[in-house]
Amino acid sequence: MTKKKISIKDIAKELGISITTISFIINGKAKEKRISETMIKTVEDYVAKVGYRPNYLAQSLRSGKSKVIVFMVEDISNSFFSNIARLIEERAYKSGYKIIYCSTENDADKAIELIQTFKNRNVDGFIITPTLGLEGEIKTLLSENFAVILFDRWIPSVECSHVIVENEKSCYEGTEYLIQNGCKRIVFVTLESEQTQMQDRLSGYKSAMKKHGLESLVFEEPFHTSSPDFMGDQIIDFLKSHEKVDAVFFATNYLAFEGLHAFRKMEVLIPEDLQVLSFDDHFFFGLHQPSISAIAQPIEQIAESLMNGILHQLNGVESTEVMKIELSNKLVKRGSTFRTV
Amino acid sequence: MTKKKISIKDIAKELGISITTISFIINGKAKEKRISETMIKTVEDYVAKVGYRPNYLAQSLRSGKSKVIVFMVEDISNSFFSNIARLIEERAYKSGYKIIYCSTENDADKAIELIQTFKNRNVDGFIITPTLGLEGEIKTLLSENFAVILFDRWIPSVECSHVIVENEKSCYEGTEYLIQNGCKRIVFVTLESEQTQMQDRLSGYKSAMKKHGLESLVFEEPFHTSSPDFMGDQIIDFLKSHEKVDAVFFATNYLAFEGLHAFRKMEVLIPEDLQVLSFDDHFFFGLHQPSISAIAQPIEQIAESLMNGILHQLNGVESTEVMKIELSNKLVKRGSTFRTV
DNA sequence: TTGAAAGCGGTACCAC
DNA sequence: GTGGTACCGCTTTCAA
Repeated sequence: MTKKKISIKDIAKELGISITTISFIINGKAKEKRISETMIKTVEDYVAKVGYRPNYLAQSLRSGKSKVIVFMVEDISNSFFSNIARLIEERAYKSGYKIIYCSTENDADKAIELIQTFKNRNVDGFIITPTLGLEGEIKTLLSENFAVILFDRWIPSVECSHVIVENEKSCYEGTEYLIQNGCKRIVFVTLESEQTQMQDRLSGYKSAMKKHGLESLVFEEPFHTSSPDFMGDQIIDFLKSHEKVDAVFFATNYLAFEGLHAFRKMEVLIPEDLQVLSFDDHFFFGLHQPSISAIAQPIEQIAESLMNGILHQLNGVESTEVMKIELSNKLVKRGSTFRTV
Repeated sequence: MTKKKISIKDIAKELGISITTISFIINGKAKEKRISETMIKTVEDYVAKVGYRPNYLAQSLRSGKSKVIVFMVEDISNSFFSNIARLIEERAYKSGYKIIYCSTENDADKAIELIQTFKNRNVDGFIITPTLGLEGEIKTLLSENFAVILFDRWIPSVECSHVIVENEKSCYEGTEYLIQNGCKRIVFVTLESEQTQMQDRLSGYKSAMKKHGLESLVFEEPFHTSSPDFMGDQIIDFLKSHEKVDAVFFATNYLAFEGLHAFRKMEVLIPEDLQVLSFDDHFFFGLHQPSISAIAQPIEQIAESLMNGILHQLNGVESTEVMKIELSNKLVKRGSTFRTV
């Protein structure tokens, strides 16, 4: 709009008043400070006319607040995270907060580095999917009174607010659903990961299998797969080397994509030869031929809980209570699973 | 780590030296300023010991630079954008820059608001997929010497660096490919949008059709579709109300997803009854049954060109030259298109 | 009701 | 080789 940056000083000089007065008016403290109506109007008009905007840096340097929340996830290009990101951004916006995204790539060093960086930028709060080894950093954050809320997974040893889903319960139910469909030999495909959400999913599967007196068949993909095909090949080997498998239950949707790719190569007939179920629904599952059954996480609710939680911490005065939220998932039944008995 | 924030002053006091010296050492100007080795070592050790990190806000308030680049796209949850985001983040990181993402949702007001906000945070550069109506804002940015680079689309009336792809050429070739496959009645499904990339794609299609003496059949989806099904139904109507259509060419992948969904409902046989081609490849196209042919944009090259361009502007002294880059796409032939003649 | 001035935590110019 | 100190632009006492 205008040419050069205009500061509060310029306005003061131009209007012949002090910067203090302007600051009060801009920050809505005019009434409180009993500034005259005339003065208020003069300043407001001028501010609007020149399109003045206070410099955020200076503001937050002085106030220690920045109205910025960091949204730190494992991988922002993962649709689960980017969808939540969008919802959060929207709500944050309404409350006058900005969101800064970043991806940790599950690398604790990178995560720590990012947290340090953002602390130095005076961000007010953090929404984090913690990587392993972030425990100390989170504790520090908490002790420094930053607003922090974890999601997707959490850290048992740290008393920190979090929003997660019923991983264990849903996987238990999902497994039981496959069993009810007549499957006996069910393979659970997961990542070799100690993250709580992965462990809980695995454990839900195992409990269900055990309860029904079935043998657990777990395929763990090493965390860093160089190529997507790699896992595809491995799972083919796994299936071939095991007695006929009735169903495969994937612990995340991207594992399912790799698996489906592999099944394509093997020319397996779904669901006739193999039933397929995946954790974490994805719109492609509805488009896939056949459509793939999945356990859908309540994206909107997660986003809402996160924002409520963090805003609560941000506004709340010394509300030390830790907020632990666990949301329910929904089993979406589609073509890849069906009752044979 | 430590308890309270430690500032350069604390270090000065503790070590009994001036903050100036410390500042020099921290900023690698020790040699230049001929600070003694002993002093350097003392300071560096102490800094490492207490884990001191300069406050970025203060730094950038003073220097006017922030080492931050804004990556402003239409929708960060769109995989095309989020994939580029990741690549860019990686490269930026190596050059000591941080990336801040945000989505405009194609809303010029929101975009302007965001740009204003970031200007006030002293960001150094902007990577933008411009919405319509952003012309003035971009011009201002340029005149204020911010580093700016547009991508995906551009603004003809503004002399601004940009990285785009050969939309017209690729769509011309894609259309011709369908024609060579024996298709005559080819529908081009696009958005009702004046954005350059959409216009160019449409125009490529039209030229090809015209050259081969075929009639252009264009279906334009109104920009804001309330539900994904909406367009699906509309395209079914469109196809039904037209003489037998041989092929559908989608201008973006999400349009293709909607379309494929509709074709599913119609029980159309692909490619026998209908050949399908889409602009902007997506990993799901390879998984779909049948796999979907697509025009793949060179993601890595785009990301690389963007970073090169912006870093060039950031480092370059008065390099007023505008950088216009147009990259080539690749036609990926899959099961949804095949030669019938 | 308004204004002066002291910071916030650095950087950079200029002395010593 | 080091140190003093005037800013950067704003918020926030405290005085007037």
